[in-house]
Amino acid sequence: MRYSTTFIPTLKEVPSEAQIPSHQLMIRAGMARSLASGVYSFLPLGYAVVKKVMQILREEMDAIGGQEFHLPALNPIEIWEQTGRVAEMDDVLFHIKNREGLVLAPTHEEIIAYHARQHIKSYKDLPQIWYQIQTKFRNEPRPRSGVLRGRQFVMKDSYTLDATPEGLDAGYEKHRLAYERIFTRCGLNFFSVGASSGAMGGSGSQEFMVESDHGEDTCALAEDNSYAANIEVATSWTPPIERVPGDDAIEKFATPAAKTINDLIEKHGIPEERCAKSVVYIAGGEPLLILMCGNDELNEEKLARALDTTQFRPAEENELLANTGAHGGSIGPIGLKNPKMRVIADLRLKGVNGLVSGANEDGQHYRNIDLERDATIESWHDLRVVREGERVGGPDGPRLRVVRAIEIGHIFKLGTKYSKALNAVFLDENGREHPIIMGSYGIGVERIVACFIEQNHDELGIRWNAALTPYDVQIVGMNTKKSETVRAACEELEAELQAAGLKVLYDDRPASPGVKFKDADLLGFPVQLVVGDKNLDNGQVEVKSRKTGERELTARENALEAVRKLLAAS
RNA sequence: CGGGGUGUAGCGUAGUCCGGUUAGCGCGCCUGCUUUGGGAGCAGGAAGCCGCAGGUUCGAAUCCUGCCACCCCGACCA
Repeated sequence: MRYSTTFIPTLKEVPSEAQIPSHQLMIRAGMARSLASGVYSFLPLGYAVVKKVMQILREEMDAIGGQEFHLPALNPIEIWEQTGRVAEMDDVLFHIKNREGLVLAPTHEEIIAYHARQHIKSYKDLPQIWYQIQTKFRNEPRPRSGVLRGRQFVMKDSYTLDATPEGLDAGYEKHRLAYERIFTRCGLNFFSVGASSGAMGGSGSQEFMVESDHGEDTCALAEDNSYAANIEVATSWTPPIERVPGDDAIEKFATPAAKTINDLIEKHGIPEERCAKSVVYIAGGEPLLILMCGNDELNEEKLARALDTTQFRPAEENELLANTGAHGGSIGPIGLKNPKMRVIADLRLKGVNGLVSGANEDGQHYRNIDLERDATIESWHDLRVVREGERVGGPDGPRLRVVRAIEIGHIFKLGTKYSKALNAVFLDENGREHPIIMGSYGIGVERIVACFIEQNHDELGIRWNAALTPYDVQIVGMNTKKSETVRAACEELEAELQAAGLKVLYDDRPASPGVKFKDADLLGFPVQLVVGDKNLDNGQVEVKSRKTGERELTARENALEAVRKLLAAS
């Protein structure tokens, strides 16, 4: 391909709307343009990369027995109503306005279950692995970071249909391994974490993550990589809190200026682990007191699992006062104004005495609290958010790092939520009817592209690897306007490299060398082949690795070999 | 949805507080000449409903009202 005939609109300056490197570079390198908030047009160069990712996805999905579908984005709303997801997804689901009864599909569990119901009748029809690479629509409240969170995006989604839980486990494992191969082939530095299934439902799930300050998720990683989990489910080892000797009765004392745990520590000399922090929520319409140790932060995802509902929220100031008798800062488990108030506590506090907590009277706290003796704790749960530096497994375990991350893939053991709702059933060997057991697996295609750029760029531009690069090599012709020698050599090399199966972009523009070099570095194909009169006089051309920045002269007849070598090393 | 910010030529921006030339600059674009190993030089040129609508005023990019769009933080996120 000749550069002079392509549409690769590069930009020298950073567009003001782009804040993160991948977004800036996708715009600057002429890969994509924004059309509306969260909606991007992919230009030829960007789409070439997307197609390479899709090819890898297809190869690996086919390799585990996946069968490719192409399901519609326009869906009848009835099907979505049957699974309850019209209400569940609420505003995220796009509704068609001028044709009643249609929505834009944000994912395809429903449609898969619908077709399974039509034709999967027997255990003999199972298992199945169905997948597609297709555009999804989600009315995200806040699109951000370029293509990382869009309202329209391409997803590889696949679904396993099984007769038994063991079958689901096998299909899930196949996907887990396929995903590792996919991300490895793409050249991503990634890790996988145990995750919360969230509103998708189901029993098990894992996320594939790329560490990035621009990620929307937070993960806890052991320093030796022996443990990795989404912060929503992450646990850590904390030193046990010893019981203090004696059996002193609780005692009220004045704490006029203590509003926070830090106030108790600093103004009253109480050790952090002897403070029981009270957090009040309204769960299912009823007030709930949650006790946390010291400054531990309540993890709402863990709370949701403990309560088996997401229907809760922090109490407001007037609700605090009405139920406890005090304002925030003086609340505790003893002497609550509302005697029916439920109290749960974090596991760290189990069996601990000598605690200080609010007396439900402004400016007053109790000391010498023994939760087992003095309070009624309905249940104990792990409810805390783990912190950077805590250990995993025990006092000698590896320390945790807490990092931001971008989710590039997610695998779920769905179970029968959708098959039950849509009556997708099969008959077993004994003629008995069962709902099909489903798994659901997703990869964000544009996110792979953006994450790759996040991990592979420098101040000059992108640094593609051989797997994802839109072109293998860029021929940079020096003074192609005047020098017929250079032009002829470039054209010969272009033909030679193309004949060898390489994808070549020949920069034949009559521009100055600086412009061509800068564009070549910005586009970032793995190899640059620089052709100029000076070196041609010696029968030589220059090859440059975008990855290392190293250049070397090579005999013109060895150019193909030199390019291949650098490409392989990219 | 809450908070913050920004809308001026394809891109980046000055001017806006304090109303008053023909709305300025850099990049890019077009023409010509020169130049060609790291974003060249000279000369000439095209391109702006100053986000939209209304209002105030002799006069509005600038002041007022409403709306829209985009970005950031938060909420949300299969």
